[in-house]
Amino acid sequence: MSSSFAAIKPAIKLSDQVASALEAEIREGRIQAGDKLPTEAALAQQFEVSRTVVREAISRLKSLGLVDSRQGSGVYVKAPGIEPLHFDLPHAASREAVMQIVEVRRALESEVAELAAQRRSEADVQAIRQAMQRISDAVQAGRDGAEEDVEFHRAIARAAGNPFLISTLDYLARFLQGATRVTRANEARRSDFAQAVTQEHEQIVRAIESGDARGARNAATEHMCNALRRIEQADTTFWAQDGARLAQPLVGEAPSSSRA
Amino acid sequence: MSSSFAAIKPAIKLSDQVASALEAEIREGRIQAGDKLPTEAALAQQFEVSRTVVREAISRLKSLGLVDSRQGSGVYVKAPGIEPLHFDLPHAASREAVMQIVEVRRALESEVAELAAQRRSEADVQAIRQAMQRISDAVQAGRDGAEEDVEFHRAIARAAGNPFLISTLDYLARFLQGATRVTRANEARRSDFAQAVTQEHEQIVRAIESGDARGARNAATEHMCNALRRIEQADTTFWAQDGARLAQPLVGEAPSSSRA
DNA sequence: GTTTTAAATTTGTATGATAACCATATAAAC
DNA sequence: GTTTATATGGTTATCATACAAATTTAAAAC
Repeated sequence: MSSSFAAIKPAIKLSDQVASALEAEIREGRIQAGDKLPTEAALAQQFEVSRTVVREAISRLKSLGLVDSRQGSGVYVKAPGIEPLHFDLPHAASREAVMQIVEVRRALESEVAELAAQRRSEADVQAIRQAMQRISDAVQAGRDGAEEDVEFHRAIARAAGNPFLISTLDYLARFLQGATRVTRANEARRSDFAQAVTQEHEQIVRAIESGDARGARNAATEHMCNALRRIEQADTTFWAQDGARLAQPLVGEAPSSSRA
Repeated sequence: MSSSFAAIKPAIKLSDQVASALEAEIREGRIQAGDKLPTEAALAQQFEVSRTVVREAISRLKSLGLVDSRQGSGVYVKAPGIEPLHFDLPHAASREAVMQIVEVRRALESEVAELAAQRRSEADVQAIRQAMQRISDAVQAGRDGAEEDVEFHRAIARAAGNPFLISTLDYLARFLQGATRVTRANEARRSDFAQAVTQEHEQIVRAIESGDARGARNAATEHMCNALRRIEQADTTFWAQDGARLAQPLVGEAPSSSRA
């Protein structure tokens, strides 16, 4: 491993090139929604490739939801849907990014707590209490209770009665999975930390139970602010410098067997 | 269109079936990450289809990010990445759903305002002021200023210095595009409404300028609560009953030419 | 003008062949 | 013994052709 050469070109596949070209045509609006793009035969001739690669390219566009093919008729470009939200992993795994994502979560958890206090049913409260119990059960059993923690917050989110809050928080949780595991591991070694977390949870739940919307919001906000602080103070060996990756075993890419 | 028959079988294509089968194998964990799945020839024999459809199916899985093929070696399943967040349109366009999405937005805009007040630079403030000016310019010009309104809020989000807040809010904005257009159209007819909105904006900006984090949060929260109220009171003819679709021309699917 | 029928067009599937690439084993060179 | 060259079989990528199935278009029949 003397002078570390850059990996050689993966020899961009023809189907990818064709797919990219067509995708550009669509995204730049040169082929409008509803339009029929040229027949596979015509495309094959234009791009000077076989119909096979044209078909693979179109198959790609279909998966991307850009076009729709109808046998016997042609391939038509669909109206652009709303593209899903995704934080790109390379950036999302740095320490700074995790803190920023927690900021997003803080906003949502605060809202959730407030709404939960306003809308909770008896069953909701029961489920939240149960989830809290499961956390301490897990801790008693010697585990870190990370999954149970997630489930606890999810129970509160359900009580808020807003499915979009739930799914957005679920999405964020994926990125924070590694961080929560670290902080909870810390708490496992410091009983005073664990106790503080339990107390914060208790405060949130009590406010929700009593219908104290403002109190629930404040408790949740403080809980998340403390979480931010706990992440900051977490085992620094876990965090490398800025560009470091987090939770490799969880979100890493496939093992690139051969390529050095 | 007498008794509205159910649409006839779309004649599920073979490649789709094979793709679904393989996708299930992967998602259910029967083929683990890093494993190599059988060769195209073997799969073709197992499924009793041609290699063509197997290749199309695999092409699908590649687009979905589930597998990766290496020429000369085989097709390997990738470690599952974090699946992107997407609100499903059918539900997300009802009146109730829009209100719920505004709740999500309310939480984020409040956070954004608070952070912006803490972190804004001189350039940020200038950009926000400029965006605000553009709104009134648009109104003066007789337009509804919906795009400018979005840009205004985006300028504030930039000042908060959290890219994840920005992208999440951008995502939400797509779903609220229709609603904002309606409310702003209302404001165009009622100058007192428009004035109220302008005043709310002014209040947010002033708090951000003076670094009043709490004031900025409160102003933003109130702005969003008022927005909720304005949507509720918006032209009811625009909203049909629960399952009604919103903003059809903006997010509708492709014109399904033939199918009745 | 409307319906029926036929033909042409286009995507979906099948099949076989070739090229490019990979993994591994074996032999040769040093 | 280590490295390099070569051989071999397996796998994906691409090509070419053919046929089936669905749609569209046009002609024909009434």
